[in-house]
Amino acid sequence: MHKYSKQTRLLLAVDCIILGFDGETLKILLIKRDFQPEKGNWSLMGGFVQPEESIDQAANRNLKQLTGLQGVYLEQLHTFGATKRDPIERTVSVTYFALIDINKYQTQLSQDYHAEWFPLKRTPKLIFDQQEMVEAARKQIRYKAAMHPILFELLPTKFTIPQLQTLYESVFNTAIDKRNFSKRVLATGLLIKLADKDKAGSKRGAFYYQLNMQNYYAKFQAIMNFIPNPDTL
Amino acid sequence: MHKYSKQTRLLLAVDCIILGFDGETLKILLIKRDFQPEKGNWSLMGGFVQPEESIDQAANRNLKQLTGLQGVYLEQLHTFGATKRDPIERTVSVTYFALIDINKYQTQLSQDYHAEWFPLKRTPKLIFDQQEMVEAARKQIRYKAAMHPILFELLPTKFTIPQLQTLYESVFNTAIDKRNFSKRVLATGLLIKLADKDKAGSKRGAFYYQLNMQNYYAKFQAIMNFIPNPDTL
DNA sequence: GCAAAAGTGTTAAATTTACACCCATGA
DNA sequence: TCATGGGTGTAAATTTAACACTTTTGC
Repeated sequence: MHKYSKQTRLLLAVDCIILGFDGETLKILLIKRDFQPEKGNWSLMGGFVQPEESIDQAANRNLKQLTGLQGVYLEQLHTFGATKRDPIERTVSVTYFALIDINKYQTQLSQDYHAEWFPLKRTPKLIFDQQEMVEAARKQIRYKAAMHPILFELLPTKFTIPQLQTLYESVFNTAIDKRNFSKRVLATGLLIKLADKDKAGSKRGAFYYQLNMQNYYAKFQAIMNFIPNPDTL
Repeated sequence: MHKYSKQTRLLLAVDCIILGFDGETLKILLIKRDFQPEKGNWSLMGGFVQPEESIDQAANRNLKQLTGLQGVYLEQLHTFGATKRDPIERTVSVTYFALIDINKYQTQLSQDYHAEWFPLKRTPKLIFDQQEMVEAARKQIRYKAAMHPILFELLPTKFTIPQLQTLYESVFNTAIDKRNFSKRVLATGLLIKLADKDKAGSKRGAFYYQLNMQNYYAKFQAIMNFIPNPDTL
């Protein structure tokens, strides 16, 4: 017995929803599609799964191709399998969402793809059912970040508490009291205070912190309340 | 342009992790696989995705084939895509997990598959990477049930609070104070008290409740604390 | 010296936990 | 009558929410 001979085989693709944070706004990295159909339109980075790679590998490969980054936060999101989602030929797409430090993103690598960052809230029209994919990612990042410390993946190694707060406020589209926020965050034991300050944001400067990686990995799966009233998920 | 001509096509399957509750234990429905490879071994219900059906439809079809049930809680879980997970031929599998009222499950339908319920905690050895799939489902049901009222899907239309509590205790493998539990559950506004009692569990009998469907759908996405200390997820 | 952002502490309110007794009934 | 599971309330502890002033420093 060598094959499941009577079964139909399908195209399988991965699509990556790549999110970054520029200090103000949560952004998504899109490319200009360079082949038909929908050539020239904005699209997620993605491509077909190759015969000798797993789907996780395919997602990582695509992410690296576009951003030059490896080892970043990448999580399988959902698989889209409507029969007509690709008008050319039936293609099932496994979506992944990636959180990257936007500063590490290397422009030159992406020149080939004409990639651009867009505010997640003002994403241009996307091809096929990709709008739906982005919507799923938006929900998932909120859902997960309300309970797990994933948003640190969007920041550089050194970051300040005001930066972190802006990030949370941007993801949840809400204002958070800074006194309560810093208490809450510091109480997790996830942060290590550094000696130097970031003077970019203010004259006085804000202390840098970095993640306590030990605690970070240990507590990653634990449920933490980072958001006051996480009802609007 | 008619096809993505240079790409390789793959087999795509769905596998269903079907969970039920018999009043004591959380159980999983497995079948005896009736074709090679691994013929005669325990397996999840599943099958190949057909060309004219979506993957959601494929999952629903499989679920109906085995249980006779339609319209039950069915949620896409994860897609497994390692290259060698099926030794015969590369097959990517999209897993779904289903929660059903075990009483509605129709035995005669499943005779063809030699289906059997097993305690989720004592699942027999499964084929391929299905052990991993079941593990993912176990995690997901806890994760989701800690915050969303999905466990009602496992109960009949009429159920008692002690039954509900046993279910939660069984899923989370923990003892819950019955006073606090009933307060918590009743506070959600999800339950309607009925006039009659279930006399099966005790001499005194316990009042039946049913879901307030209006509130159930409205609050389904909201985050609720059903479990005292949801740390062990 | 002043504008602009950083940093910090207390009090009230709400939520969560712990805990024990009476009730109804079939055997 | 008694054994079994059903049903309920209160007080303490914890957690969360609300809120305002001082510090630093570049201009």
